[in-house]
Amino acid sequence: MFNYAYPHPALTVDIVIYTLRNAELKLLLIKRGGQPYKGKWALPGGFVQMDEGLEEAARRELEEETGVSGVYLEQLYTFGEPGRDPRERVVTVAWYALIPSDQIHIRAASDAEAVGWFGVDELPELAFDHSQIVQMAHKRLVAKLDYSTLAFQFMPSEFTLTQLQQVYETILQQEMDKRNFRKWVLALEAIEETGHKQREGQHRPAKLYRVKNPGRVDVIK
Amino acid sequence: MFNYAYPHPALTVDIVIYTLRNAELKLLLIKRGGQPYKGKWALPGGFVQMDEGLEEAARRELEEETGVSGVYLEQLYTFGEPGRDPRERVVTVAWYALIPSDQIHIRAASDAEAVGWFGVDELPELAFDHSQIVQMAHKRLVAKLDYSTLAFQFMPSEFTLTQLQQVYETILQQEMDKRNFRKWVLALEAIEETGHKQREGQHRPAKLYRVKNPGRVDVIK
DNA sequence: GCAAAAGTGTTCCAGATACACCCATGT
DNA sequence: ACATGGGTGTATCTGGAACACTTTTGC
Repeated sequence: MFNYAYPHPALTVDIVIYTLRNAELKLLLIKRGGQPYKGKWALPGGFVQMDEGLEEAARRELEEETGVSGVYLEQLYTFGEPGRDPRERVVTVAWYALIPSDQIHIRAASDAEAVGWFGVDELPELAFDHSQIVQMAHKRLVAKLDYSTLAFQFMPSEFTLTQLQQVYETILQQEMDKRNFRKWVLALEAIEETGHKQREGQHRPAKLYRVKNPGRVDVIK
Repeated sequence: MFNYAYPHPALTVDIVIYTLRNAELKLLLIKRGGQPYKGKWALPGGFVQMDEGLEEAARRELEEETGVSGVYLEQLYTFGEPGRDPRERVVTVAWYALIPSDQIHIRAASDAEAVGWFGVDELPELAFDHSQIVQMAHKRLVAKLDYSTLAFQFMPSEFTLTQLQQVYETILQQEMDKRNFRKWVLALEAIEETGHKQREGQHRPAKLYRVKNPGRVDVIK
């Protein structure tokens, strides 16, 4: 038992984990095994331990659910309306993470619940206020694509310009002109040729590029 | 006494309260009366009550310290490193607020501690990790001035274009061209003439403007 | 009539947009 | 040789930046 002179809320982290697959933006959900919202899908998350920082807690949960570490993770917003959890007062610090398309080898759920990737336009009904969290994450993601190099966080270590363009087109839901896109993205000077080429299909091989500073997200314009 | 099966952190809100005075960006600090950091300056804030939302808690603290309500308030970031408060684990949801220059009539401190406005370039040493919070708030403020109509939140109900320009110049710390500024700000179509004029000093009176949607902050460009 | 801030237009430059054909490869 | 996606250049438009003089008022 832990005693306090004043009441304390419980504190959790929840994570919107994005990846791109089959030219679709997807996020990871977990089927709840217990009450409340039993059987509903929810964002991965959990309680913050007393000896770990908030980002640390988010990275721990991220790794528990996906096995990945070292990916892009950003604090989104903190939700704490009384009543958002029917059991007790729970405040959650929400984060979002971007996983490169070549790092998806999710361990089939640590907690033995069902885990699944859902296209952002085909989400099931979510537990708690999680659809509000997802909505805010999506808004942030779209906004940041426009004024930062965030999109590069989705790329594998080597990629073609066409693949990069598809990332933008998928998330922003609009087609772009190939020549203008290439001029723009190369002018950023944030990627460079690797010297390798990708040979596939009966057509000209594509030059492969890499991100110059893989960890880094810069503001542009 | 309140008992929990698992340990819970304490939860607070802290607020960076900005205003403009004498063409200087200032924020409100409170001198701590008790330990820890006794005698140091700190951001206004306090514990979140169990029956109030996070924004509600922030607005309550804001009103307790300044007497103002209905001003712009935005969640900034949540800080929760273990050890940021030496007494117990405290997680704080940080906010920032903008107070129009005509609404500053701070009640001389509710909690009987000293309260004061400090220019952002003349801040004293701060308690806890509050200088980190202030730094982040300032970065957000400057960034948002560029891509939103946030600056209008500092304006009184009627103002001249010169006054508005001074707000931008003060916060961004750079001079602007009068003609370009006016063209730009009028093209936003977010302010309109009131029909009144401000007469003062031995020169031509200035047209007065008002914000069309006083509560609203829009993304621009 | 003079001091002081208000108000106003044009030119120039850079970055974004629109747009169509040739290239390298596999079958 | 043909099908497939890779790769490239130019003209135009638009929004931002630079820049100086006239107007209205109080004293």
